[in-house]
This record gives sequence, C-alpha cells and structure tokens, in this order.
Amino acid sequence: MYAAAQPKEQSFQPAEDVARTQISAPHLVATYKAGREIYAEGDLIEKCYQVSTGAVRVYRLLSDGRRQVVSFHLPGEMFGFEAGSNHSFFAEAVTETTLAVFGRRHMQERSRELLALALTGMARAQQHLLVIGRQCAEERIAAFMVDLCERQGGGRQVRLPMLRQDIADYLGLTIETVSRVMTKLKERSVIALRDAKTIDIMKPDALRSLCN
Amino acid sequence: MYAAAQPKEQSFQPAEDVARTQISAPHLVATYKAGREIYAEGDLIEKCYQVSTGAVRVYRLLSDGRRQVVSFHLPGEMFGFEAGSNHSFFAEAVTETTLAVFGRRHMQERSRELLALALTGMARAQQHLLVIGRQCAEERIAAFMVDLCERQGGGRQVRLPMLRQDIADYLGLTIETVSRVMTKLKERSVIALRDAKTIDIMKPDALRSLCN
DNA sequence: CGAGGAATTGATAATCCTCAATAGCCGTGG
DNA sequence: CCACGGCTATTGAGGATTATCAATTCCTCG
Repeated sequence: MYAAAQPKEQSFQPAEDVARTQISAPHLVATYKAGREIYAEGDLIEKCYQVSTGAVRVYRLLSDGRRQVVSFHLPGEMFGFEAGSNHSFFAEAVTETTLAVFGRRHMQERSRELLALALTGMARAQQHLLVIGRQCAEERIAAFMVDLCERQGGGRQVRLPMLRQDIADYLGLTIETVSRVMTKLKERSVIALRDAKTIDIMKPDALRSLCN
Repeated sequence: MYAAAQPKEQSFQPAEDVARTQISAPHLVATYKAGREIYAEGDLIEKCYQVSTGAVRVYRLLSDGRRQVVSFHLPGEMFGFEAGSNHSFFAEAVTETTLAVFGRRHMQERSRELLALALTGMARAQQHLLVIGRQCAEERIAAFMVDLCERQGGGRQVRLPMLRQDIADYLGLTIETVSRVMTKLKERSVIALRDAKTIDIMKPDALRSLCN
C-alpha cells in the first residue's frame, strides 16, 4: 500500500492545536518520494497518518481528469481517516515526505480524539467551501497564503511546497490565474517572491484584509 | 437559544444510513417557523439536532453579505455538532421545521456515533468542494438534484424546500444562473417543473450523466 | 551546458455575474 | 370571490472575471 517504508526514529512537531495532537504510538514511519501515492480512491482504510516532514495533498478526480485538491497536510498534521470502509480520495506526497503511520486498531481505541480530528477536518472543509464558493481569485489566494502562513508558525516567510497546479486545483482556479494574481500582489508589494516556492509577506495586514 | 419550543410527540424517518441514525433519546422537540434562527455564529455549542419535519440550512457569511450555504438538512438528518466550543455557522429553518434536540451530555456519551456523523459530514463537505471547485453551473445543479433526490428516497419527484437564493448560495452561483440552467434542463425535457419547488426528473440517466 | 518541466505572460474566448424588467405565486383583506 | 401588494422566480442585455490556447522565460538537475 505504500512504498519505501523504513522503520526509523521519528520527531514530531510541538502540538499546537488538536489537529497536531499525537494520538498514539505509530506502528512505523514511512518515507515517500515526491509524487508517490500514499493511498488511492477505493483502497481499504486501514491506517491513519501524521506528517513528520514534507507535505501531502489529498484530492479527488472527475472522469475527464479535472482534479479537486481537498486538503494539504503539513508537518504535525494528521490525515487518512474518512467515512466508510474505503477511501474516497487519493493521497500523494507533494515533496519527499516522512509519515508516522497508525494502525486501524489504534484508531478504534481512540475514537474520542478522532472525533475532534474529524470535526476539525469538517470545519476546514466548510471554511474552504466559503472561499471557493463565494470569493474571487485574489481573495482565494490571499486566504490560502494566510492559512499556510499560520500553519507554518505565522512568520513573514511562507514556504509553498506544492506546485502551482496543486494550488490551482485546491482553489478551483487555473495555474495561469494563480500566477497572474501572484504577480499582481507582487507588483503591489503585498508579497515578494524569493523564488517560485518561497514568498515573503511584506504587508501582512493588506494580505489579511484581502481575505475579507 | 431557540424559539417556540413545544415538547410533543415525534416521529422519525426510517434510518437509511449513518447520518440518519438516532443517537439517543431527545431532550425535547422544538418547532421553528420558516426563516427562524436555530443557532448563530458565536453561540455556545450545547445541543445537536435531528430534523423531524421541514428543512434546515447551515451557512456562513462574509462581512459584505456574501453567503455560503454549507449544508441542507432534511428529515432524519442530524446537524449542529462542530469543532470547538462555539458555532462557526448559522442555522435556520428553511420552512416550518420540527427538530428533536439532544443535549451536550448525550453527545459526550455518544462520541462513537458522533465520530461517524462527523466523518460523514466531512465527506459531504469534501464532495461538495469538488462540485463547487471544478464543475460548471449545469453540473452543479444536476449534482444538487441527484443528491436531493437520493436523500428523499430516490423517486422521480423531488421537492425543493429551499428558495432559489438558497440553492445559489449552496452551489456558489447566482439565482439567475440557477434559474437559467433549470430552464435549459426543462427545455431538454431532462426535468419538468410542476411548480417552482417541485421537479419531476424525466430523464434520470441524463441527469446523472450531467454530474460527471 | 543542455534538456525538460514549471512558471509566467499575452491574446482571445467562454462562462457566469450584474443590472434591469417582467411574469408568476400566495396570502391578505376588502 | 376577486383584487391588490409583496415577494419570488424568470428572462434579457451587456459586462467582468476567469478559462483556454499559445509562446516565452525561468529553474532545476543531470
């Protein structure tokens, strides 16, 4: 079900909120190269995961290839639990990624903690619905950057581990629109691009006010 | 917190899936007139609810008044549980609605069942993300009708208890677009409108294939 | 240094929104 | 019972945002 599993030492991020809480000892730690599948739509749900290093995208496909990225998961965050017995989504490593893997039994024993995680996941998805359903391209991208910034500790510098196509598929846009909006934000000096995957937030208040 | 609460007899729909499971004896039954608030953003989370008759919309607002309806709840379905201690959403009765109300203590005692409900809620929200993020107006409305149809038992006739504005805010569209798409589906005889709130699905397969 | 993928930029097109007017429905009250 | 008022829904015209297609440019990595 996963490639290159290598039991080894792990180090978790400090717990900051419920979504980052370690729920029980992991069975093992697995490493995935960029782009590798962690699970696929239809796979039996047997495990849940906590990102140790790297980043993960969870997404769904339409028959004609259109893709909706439902969530990204950064170090310390958990994913992999879903309703039913089979996955409805795909999960892939965005970059080289290390995961702590928890077995199904642990999940059943910890339904209480999982409830909080599931509720947090629902809240995230619903917040995301508002962004995609009712905000324009600029607002979506501002919201995305603010969200990533907060999940990375709130500093000025934000790392975008994912490709533009991932961002576009997460926000319901095209890569061209993502690129154009970022250029406009750069021209207004709201942000600066150190390189394509590293942005500096020059005007945090301006960025936040763009989110509405 | 709610208006016009009147303890009285209740009758639940037959349980069809986990989202329709009765989780414990209700504390009371409350009735709301169309448009009445059930809870507001910021309210303490103290209860959860099961629709007995009528329909409920759960939504969120942007500061400028834009609204995203996150979910509708039909008879038999539960809602009201969220992450954290305060509501992030508003809930209102769409039409005259009767609810079974469960107290916080029941929820804590039944975290197992609530986990399933939370996971189902997350799955619904994520499916909804795909619809809004990556499907065109016609696909969104087809998906909406198919979803409603299935939740109403799968017959040919579908009841739309909500206003066009509710549908638009649920699908990330405007009322005009909703109206135009429905007219087009009517012209193609995929559906027929008995009246504005009652549709007959004339070509179920065609409708389903429009969802992709 | 070269090759290939990723990102940006440009020109044009399509979808959906906005604004505006008309039509339909429902309940109230004469 | 019918007429009126108000809200809801539909339809139309024009415009804006975002998508599509195409061409560079930039980066990364071998």
